[in-house]
Amino acid sequence: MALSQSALRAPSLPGEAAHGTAPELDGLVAIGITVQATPGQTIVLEGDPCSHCFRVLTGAVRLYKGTADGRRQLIDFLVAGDCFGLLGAHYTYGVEAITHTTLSKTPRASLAAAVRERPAVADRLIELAAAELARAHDQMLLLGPKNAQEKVASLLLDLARRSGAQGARPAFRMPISRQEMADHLGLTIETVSRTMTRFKEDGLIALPTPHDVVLLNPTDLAALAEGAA
Amino acid sequence: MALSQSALRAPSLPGEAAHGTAPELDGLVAIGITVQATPGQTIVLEGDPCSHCFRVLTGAVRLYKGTADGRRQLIDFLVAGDCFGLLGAHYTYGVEAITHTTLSKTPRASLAAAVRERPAVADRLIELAAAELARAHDQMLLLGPKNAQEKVASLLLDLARRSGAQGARPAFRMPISRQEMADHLGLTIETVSRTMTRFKEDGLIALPTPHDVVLLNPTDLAALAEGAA
DNA sequence: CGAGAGGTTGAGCAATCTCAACGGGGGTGG
DNA sequence: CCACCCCCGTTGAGATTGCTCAACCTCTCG
Repeated sequence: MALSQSALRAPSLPGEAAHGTAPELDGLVAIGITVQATPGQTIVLEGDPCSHCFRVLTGAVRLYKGTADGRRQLIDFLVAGDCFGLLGAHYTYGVEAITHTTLSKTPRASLAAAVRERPAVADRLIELAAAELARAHDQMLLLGPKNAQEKVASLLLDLARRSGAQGARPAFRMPISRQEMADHLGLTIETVSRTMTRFKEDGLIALPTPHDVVLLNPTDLAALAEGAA
Repeated sequence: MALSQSALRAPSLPGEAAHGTAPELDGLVAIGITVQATPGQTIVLEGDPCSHCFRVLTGAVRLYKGTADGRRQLIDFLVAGDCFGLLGAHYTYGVEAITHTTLSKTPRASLAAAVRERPAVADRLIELAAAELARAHDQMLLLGPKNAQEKVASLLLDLARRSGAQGARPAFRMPISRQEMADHLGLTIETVSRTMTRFKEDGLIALPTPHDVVLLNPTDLAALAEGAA
């Protein structure tokens, strides 16, 4: 079957739409080999033939696409349990490790065999691809009509949610650099930094260190993310 | 199976990645009823329960998501042969007719039955969902790091390609208004208009009427779309 | 012929980017 | 152990892009 590339988010992330578990995909990890990647290391290049599919076991990776003049757009972040390279003849985006990362690497031929033998695997692929698509559409809504404050507020709330932080003042460790935030939001690093400072001055967040964030007022931040002046 | 919503592009569009034909989905048209929509008419609302899937038979529709403050982002345009509402418990975006449109409307239960009975249908769904995902990622690249000229140039080239216009100076009829161009690109209508005028002055395009476009220099336009100064 | 919608153009302004300098923390080498 | 260096983040000033508000034009439709 002619699958196109797709990176699939694991069902276990807090705050994501309920997916159920994915036992159908777990077997693939056993088939594959385990590989390591150091921070910043390229795992696959945009446009390379898609010979293997991957599942993130520990750590985090980023998906990105580049423009001709060197700028780039981060498509998504994947954490433990997420997959990429499941579909498509070529990788439609590059993948780099953010932290030290372990991945399971499985030949695409093995995945294709699993799809043929077990219809439940195909069901999971459709389901996860659709969830990925919904994420992509949300990201478009973020990139298109939103201004810098709305973008940064949205990202902080998303990261807090995905980190599992709870309570009236959720605190979490920022997994990505300012540069990565900027690439993800379609902004420059300076604008991200200024916006973070502004939020701090306005009492919306606290920054014990540049990578430790506390949402002091998630309600107002959410209103800001939605475009409330 | 718990499918998520997805709008699927038809395989017959010129310039798209080769998909092969989709006989597996054709049967669904026979099952469903044919409905009409007038320009501007809402076909489904964002968030409504996804009770039916649709296939565009003639005309064109737009997919959009709205923000809390009334702005909106156009996700995609669908033309004859494209499907939406195939996946998901709810529509994750609204759909409106652009032109007078004919659609085939099929209960989701019928689609689910077809998936169970014919694995080839599931293959098609995965394949088309993945193609849709690739389009979404391209759109992110368009919205994030690109400036107004790059955005408009990219859109003109995409529309020309999808309209099937050929030759050294492809000509086509713009299927959407300036407002829709703006919503799609994350710009204002004035900026779109000015950029079109600038392209005309620079000899890159001709505009016999505001809705008839001739690409006088597709090569330079493509270079502009990719970020060449 | 009048009205309205869609498109174009202009002027001023605000947001963001660019270019540049500065500061702090962590790692390395003396 | 300490000094140095480098990377990352922050801050500042000025340039630029795209937005806002407003007027005008053109085509279509009644």
